Amino acid sequence: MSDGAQTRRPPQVLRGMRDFTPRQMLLRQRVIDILRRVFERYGFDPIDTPLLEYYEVLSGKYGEEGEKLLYRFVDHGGREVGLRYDLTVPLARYVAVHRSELTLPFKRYHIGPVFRAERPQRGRYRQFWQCDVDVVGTRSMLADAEVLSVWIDALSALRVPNAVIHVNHRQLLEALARAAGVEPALALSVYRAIDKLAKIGEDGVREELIRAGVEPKAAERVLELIRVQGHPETVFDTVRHLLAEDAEAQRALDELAELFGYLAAYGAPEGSYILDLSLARGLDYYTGPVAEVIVREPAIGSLGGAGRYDRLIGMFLGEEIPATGASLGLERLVEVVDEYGLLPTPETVSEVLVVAVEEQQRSEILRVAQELRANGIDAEVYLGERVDLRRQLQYANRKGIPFAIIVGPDELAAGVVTLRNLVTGEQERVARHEIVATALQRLVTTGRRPARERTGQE
RNA sequence: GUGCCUCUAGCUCAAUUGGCAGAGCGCUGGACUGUGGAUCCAGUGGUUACGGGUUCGAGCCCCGUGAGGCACCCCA
Repeated sequence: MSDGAQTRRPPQVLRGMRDFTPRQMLLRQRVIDILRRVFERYGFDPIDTPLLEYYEVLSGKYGEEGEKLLYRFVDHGGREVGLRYDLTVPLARYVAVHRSELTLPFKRYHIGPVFRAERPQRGRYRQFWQCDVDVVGTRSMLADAEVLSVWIDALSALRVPNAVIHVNHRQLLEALARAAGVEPALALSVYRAIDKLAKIGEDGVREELIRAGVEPKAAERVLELIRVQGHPETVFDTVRHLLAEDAEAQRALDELAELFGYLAAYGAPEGSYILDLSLARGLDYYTGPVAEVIVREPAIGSLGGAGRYDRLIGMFLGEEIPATGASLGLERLVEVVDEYGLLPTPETVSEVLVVAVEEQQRSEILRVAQELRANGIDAEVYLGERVDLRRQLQYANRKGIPFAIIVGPDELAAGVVTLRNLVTGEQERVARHEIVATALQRLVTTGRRPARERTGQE
């Protein structure tokens, strides 16, 4: 191994992948925790699936562009495998495998890492986490409305401001392509062009449409349609009228009207969602309503994508099972939460450091620490070699531990301990048998802990 | 996958036309043998991302690789 050192690369992480510090992990876990509680409040149950799937399971589901981003390799047994690209296709495969055990409609949530071989940018990584809720086995627009309602509750629980859900319908997009008078093969470039409306403006879209082979007259008609944006109520009539002779489009509009009706009944605030005919969504498997949740600041764009995919599960099963779901990108959520300090998070889990002044108090601090732990307080003792009060307090300070419990000869003799608040520097003597109750109280009154019961994994 | 920009101490950044690689913060020790975070004093800091080339001489110029950023593509 010694000669390996000569050619050894600097210890770096792979492009687009990263390590997380304790502080970052605590924030990520906090966000995940909040999402999980919202998901469970609606009755979604957790599942997990392997990171690796047979390549064939993933292949052909994401369109030409997506296919190129699949991590693909051959394992030691000669199998063609791929890293999962999202959590939706693995769900479809899961449903096919567990079909007989499932009670439909099946509601599950799934939080975990996915992989895309993209060129990284801010808020865009090669390994990132998705947080999905899906409903399998119903065509009801109630399901589509519910997953969007979950989104709204989740974003509100995370205190994300100004997130807007843009909603469109795959059939409406296709109607747009028909209105543009292009053959199906060209439809994709039409979707691509209109999806850029917000970015390049009407003139830019017109240019792209014409370059894609759309007649100028037809391009105008398309522009007229996607120009109509805003609150569903104000938009529906116009679009209905403009696409009056397209039966498919009318059906799609009926579905969206139903969806928006349920969404309002779910209590979704005005302005939290809009009908946006320019929203495209590239994934091949979408068949019905599609949505994207967009935030303007910070400029990371989409926080998540959603949509109905009634034919995906059928690709793994003889039987066709309709489904719909919504996905949030953990990294992008964390980016927003972090940028605005929406969820203040401690730098360490430790709530108390129990310190000994001298060697003689060592066993006593271990007893105190165990007592705190037994009562649900996250406590630690300093594990360094030397018993050195200064060093121990310095350790607590650097780690951001908010309290120290000091035990010295005086305390031991008097049957007390010293409880020191390391943020304010105040300290008090507390009877040894009251330390747990007092520490709990101080943790609450200083705001380190919420007043209510602790939440989380416990 | 394409194009452009960036990479100097643990961190943030300096370094004249190519001419001895620096500062602040941090870190270590002390002032302070039962008190961290403040202050003062001293000390510690580098294969200039990695590999090669040009040159008497490269942090600086050239090529390759890696990573980060921006735009495109696409998306969470």
